[in-house]
Amino acid sequence: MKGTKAGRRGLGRVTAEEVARRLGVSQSTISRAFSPSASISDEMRTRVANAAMELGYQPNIIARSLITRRTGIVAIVIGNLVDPFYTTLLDILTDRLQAGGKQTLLFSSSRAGGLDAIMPTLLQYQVDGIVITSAAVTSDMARICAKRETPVVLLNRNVPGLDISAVCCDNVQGGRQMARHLVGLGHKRFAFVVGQPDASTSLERQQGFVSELAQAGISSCVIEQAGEYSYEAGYEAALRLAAGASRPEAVFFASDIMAIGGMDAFRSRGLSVPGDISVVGFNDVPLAAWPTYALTTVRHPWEQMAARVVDLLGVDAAAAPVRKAVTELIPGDLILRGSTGPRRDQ
Amino acid sequence: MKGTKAGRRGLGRVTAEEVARRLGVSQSTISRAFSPSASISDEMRTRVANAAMELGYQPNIIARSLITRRTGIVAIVIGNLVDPFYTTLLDILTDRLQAGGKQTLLFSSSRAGGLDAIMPTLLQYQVDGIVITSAAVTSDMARICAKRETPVVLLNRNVPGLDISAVCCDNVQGGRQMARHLVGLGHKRFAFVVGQPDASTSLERQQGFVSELAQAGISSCVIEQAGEYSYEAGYEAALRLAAGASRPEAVFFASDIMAIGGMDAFRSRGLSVPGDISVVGFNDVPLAAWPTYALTTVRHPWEQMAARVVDLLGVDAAAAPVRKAVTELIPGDLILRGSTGPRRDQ
DNA sequence: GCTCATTATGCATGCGTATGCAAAGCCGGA
DNA sequence: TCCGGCTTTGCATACGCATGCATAATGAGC
Repeated sequence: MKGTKAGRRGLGRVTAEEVARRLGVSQSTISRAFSPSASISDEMRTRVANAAMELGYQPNIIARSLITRRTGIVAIVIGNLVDPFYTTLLDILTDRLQAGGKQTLLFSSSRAGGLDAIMPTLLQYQVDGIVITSAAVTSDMARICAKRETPVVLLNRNVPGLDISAVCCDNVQGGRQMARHLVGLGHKRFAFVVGQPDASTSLERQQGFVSELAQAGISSCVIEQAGEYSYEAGYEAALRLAAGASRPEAVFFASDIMAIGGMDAFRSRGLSVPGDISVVGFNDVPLAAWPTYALTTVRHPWEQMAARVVDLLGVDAAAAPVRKAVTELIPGDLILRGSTGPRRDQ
Repeated sequence: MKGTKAGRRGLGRVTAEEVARRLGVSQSTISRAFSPSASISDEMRTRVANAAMELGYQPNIIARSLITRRTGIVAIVIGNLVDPFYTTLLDILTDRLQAGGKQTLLFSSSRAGGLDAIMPTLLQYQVDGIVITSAAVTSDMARICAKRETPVVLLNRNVPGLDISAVCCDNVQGGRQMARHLVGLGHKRFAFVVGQPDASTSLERQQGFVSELAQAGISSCVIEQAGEYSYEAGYEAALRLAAGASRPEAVFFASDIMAIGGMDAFRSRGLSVPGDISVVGFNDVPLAAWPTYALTTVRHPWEQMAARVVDLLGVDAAAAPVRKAVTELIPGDLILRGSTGPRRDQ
């Protein structure tokens, strides 16, 4: 009689069935005791709660989700866990989801072959929603997700062609703000350092920056390719700029981490920031506020963006998930610190 | 006839049943086609694969795990996502798990009431294993997990009283190495900056450091409390040390991020590092290698530690999960950079 | 051509829970 | 006292898949 129906077979998992037997009631009652909206008397609810406590019973969410079709899991696909921009985003987003009773299934897309390799496994887990902070989304993916009615939200990415919601900082406006600030300081020679050349974020910031410069009568701006959003790439790009024939007076790096690498590079060449050269970035990661860097930057409205993402996912069970794709553009704030200064007369 | 058995009811999920009907075979066959070890002909396997592709079928892991009792999910409880130490750990661990076909369910313990609040939800998800990088583990938790046979591994924490496996850098040895290095440089006046006062990591590093100093004939070492592992806390602690009556010549911060805050603080007071004061940390986070800091530190054997954690979890389905609690102590490497230098004659 | 071993497939059931429906109990109003 | 409504509970079933067992099909050996 090894493990007939009763005998606590496989592992030490306690089931609703066992609690029910202990109390002489049906399994349904146990289930209802754990469902806030179910019809059950208060007395029974507490009796079940006590018995569950004694036996160490906890509802099995996996089994539950088979019926309810909701796992309570949201997948977050993140570019990399080295850039503080992404980790800050992850931190805030996870916190918000956790507060809403959702859990975070984490996928790193930098390793392991990008989104194409990840997407299938991710869907196998029947996640309630997907947040993508990076990597290339194809129309195929969009279609598959739409068919399954799994909400997808792009965070900090904007792919206009696709029918996918996106939450994004207003990069163009941020670029403009930067241009106005630097022009106001009297600078004449500018450079923009591109992150990933195909990233919409980098392109938009550049576009805003360059067009606002033009509006101020400055028609030329050196465009330097860094290749990726990293400290090292920013460092190298800055070295090239410093060694160039006509060194710029103000450099706008497409992201904070690159800007910080750039500052270190300029300083390593004996240049003073902001004395000899003004440096600005984008994101306002925690690092940017450190006194060594005191980086002037555009602050990502982190909390607001995370809140919108959660909204668009339809995380609050009641609300119907948003059907139509929506693109939210949230303006960032210009944060003035010590890395920018007035043009030095030469 | 709204959604009788056949009619693609609820959502666009394709089930094995539908694939089976399409091919005129049984649902079992579909199931077997997706199980590498099952008995099924090669021809059928490819036929099923093709049909699945056409219909967009993917096995539902949630349903599968109800039977197999394995979700393929590992929970990672992490202290905070701001300290680069934790994010680096998370990065490497997630990568390793992903490579082994496991997914990462992320929990941040700094918010939302610590481990006690997290543990129940975490177990409800029937995770295959738990990695805890922080927070206080109680014996209650250990007992519950043991009963469910859910493997738990502490990473970078050591709680000797409990029957839980742990993977940890050899902090005592690391502290000793640091002491030898700094004594070798001729320094006489030392300080140690404590992170979280109750963290075993901080205590052990301190112990190794102080005892080795003693062995070298140096019986006194200023112990400064920072309160937490953060840039700001390190910064403040350094300011206090700089303002003290007898300023130390060499300061060992319990973690890199604190050491970096400390360097910035010393420099803000006009002190040169390492000219006036040598600074060392622990962990070797990416930041530590930046030229601005060039921090001498003890390198955490990240990859090796992650590998051991995965081993101890018994992630490779075949191997029986390790029963007896094991504590792995992995030695770290002393990384010499520019933040330490010989004692300046005074 | 027959038997036996081997492989491939179908059938039935169960994993742990949620939920529609029916039945039972309870209370107040007449 | 009786009846209609409301609340609370049990029963049965379904969620999507894996798997033991039985059965059909195939091939080898004589």
